[in-house]
Amino acid sequence: MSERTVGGGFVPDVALDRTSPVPLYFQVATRLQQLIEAGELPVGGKLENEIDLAERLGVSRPTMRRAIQYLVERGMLVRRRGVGTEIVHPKVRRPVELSSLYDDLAKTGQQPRTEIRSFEVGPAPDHIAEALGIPEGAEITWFERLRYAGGEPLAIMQNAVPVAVLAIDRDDLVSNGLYELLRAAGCVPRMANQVVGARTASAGEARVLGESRGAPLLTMTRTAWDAAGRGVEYGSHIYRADRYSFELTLTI
Amino acid sequence: MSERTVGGGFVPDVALDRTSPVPLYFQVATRLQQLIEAGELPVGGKLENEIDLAERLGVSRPTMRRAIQYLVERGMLVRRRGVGTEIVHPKVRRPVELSSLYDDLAKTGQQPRTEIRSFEVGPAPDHIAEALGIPEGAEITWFERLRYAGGEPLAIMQNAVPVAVLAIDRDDLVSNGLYELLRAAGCVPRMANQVVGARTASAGEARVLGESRGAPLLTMTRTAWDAAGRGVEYGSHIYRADRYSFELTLTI
DNA sequence: CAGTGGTCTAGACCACAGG
DNA sequence: CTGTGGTCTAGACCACTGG
Repeated sequence: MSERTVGGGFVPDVALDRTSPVPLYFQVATRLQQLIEAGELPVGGKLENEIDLAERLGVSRPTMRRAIQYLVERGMLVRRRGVGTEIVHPKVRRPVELSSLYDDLAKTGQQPRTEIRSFEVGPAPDHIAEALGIPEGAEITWFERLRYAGGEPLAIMQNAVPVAVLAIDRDDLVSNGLYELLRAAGCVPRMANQVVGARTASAGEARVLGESRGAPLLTMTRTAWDAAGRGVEYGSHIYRADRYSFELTLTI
Repeated sequence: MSERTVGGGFVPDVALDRTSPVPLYFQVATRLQQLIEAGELPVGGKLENEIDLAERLGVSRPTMRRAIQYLVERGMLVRRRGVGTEIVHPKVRRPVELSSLYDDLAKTGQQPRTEIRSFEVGPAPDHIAEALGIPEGAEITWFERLRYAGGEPLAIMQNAVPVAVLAIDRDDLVSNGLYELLRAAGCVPRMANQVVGARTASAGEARVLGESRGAPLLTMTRTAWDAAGRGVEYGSHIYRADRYSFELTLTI
């Protein structure tokens, strides 16, 4: 039944570079993804079976399977035993990522500006030490920032970072997001627990944020760990609800 | 260097059942997970290298790798090339899941109660059809529910479910969560996009929720798709912020 | 340098769906 | 029954880390 390659998704020959440091399975997956996004592989159609595909692309079946599996995990393909591999609507494919407000704003073209309202190094309060899983009284850097976007105040952000993880420089915080600093120090957050809630602004908060008392605020408390399970950041943030919301895409 | 099995994590012999329909890699992964959670494999210690482990457990290296990889994805192991496999603090291991308010409440022992405030079947409004990726005017079931917990109103929930996905029975909604109904119909949400924000209650909302006007509300808009990329649910919810917050654990 | 994980191959058998 | 994806094996070579 070779006519399945006519009606279904026919994968054109893919140029693979075996001298490249990029793994073969990833080259294949990337190419398939491009073909799907470009519409050359019809959404709703079926992919060729993995055996034929592997042979035609000149890779082994396990390598082909790995490439396909990669796209399954990203929600672009659905596999059913005995049936085949279906190409699925590439809806929202943005992976779940830890939101960095600074990065988000920079990406959308809004000029972020940061004002440091306090900055100190000292022993961690109990609830923060517990959240981060560090000894009570371990040294942390604690700071409060006011974040502007488009000239308007947007958020008040309080954060703690263990000194053992990264000794933060106050000036760096002005021109960089916290996550950017962590990444630059080779410390990549890999897991996080976030609690998102809402409340109304106190008089003091309202004044700082340029709102009126009783204005709605989004609150977010987050603890983040790196790949080794080390607590790297604790944050307690409040956002003007009229100017900010959290968007997240979940894949189960 | 066989003393590494002494100081590090020594994996005792694992009984594998090759006649079981449960895949070998999964049997191995499950056993390793039990050993870590029971403390028999020391957190912070290193696992044996995968070659020795595979040999001693009597499985091939690819199978052993797959078992290890499974636990890496769950955040229990960390691998570094040239270094080894580290056993990591099993912090929060709850996978990211779509929050079902009904399930959440039932789990925490708060008695959920549901009041249907409206229920109708008709053509989908444009913005909902677009969100779900269904044709404009396709039939949906649209309903608004008031959710109580502990006798107090907690949330107003508006939802839409395409009739093509599931013909919802009004009475079922009273005693079951929406996600429970979807699951029971063999329609499992696999991906979702959520936007979480905040605002203050209008007079009407406040009255329904037993709050005063201007009280802070958490808002959540969600679109969910099943494994095949079919839009299965659209929801627009508001929660009393003094009684509810979203908690989520992210793994990158 | 030796030891580790990362990738890749070429086969094999099985479980399941559908005609 | 045929075709599909799911699992498993036994090897090979490479890239990286650390002493």
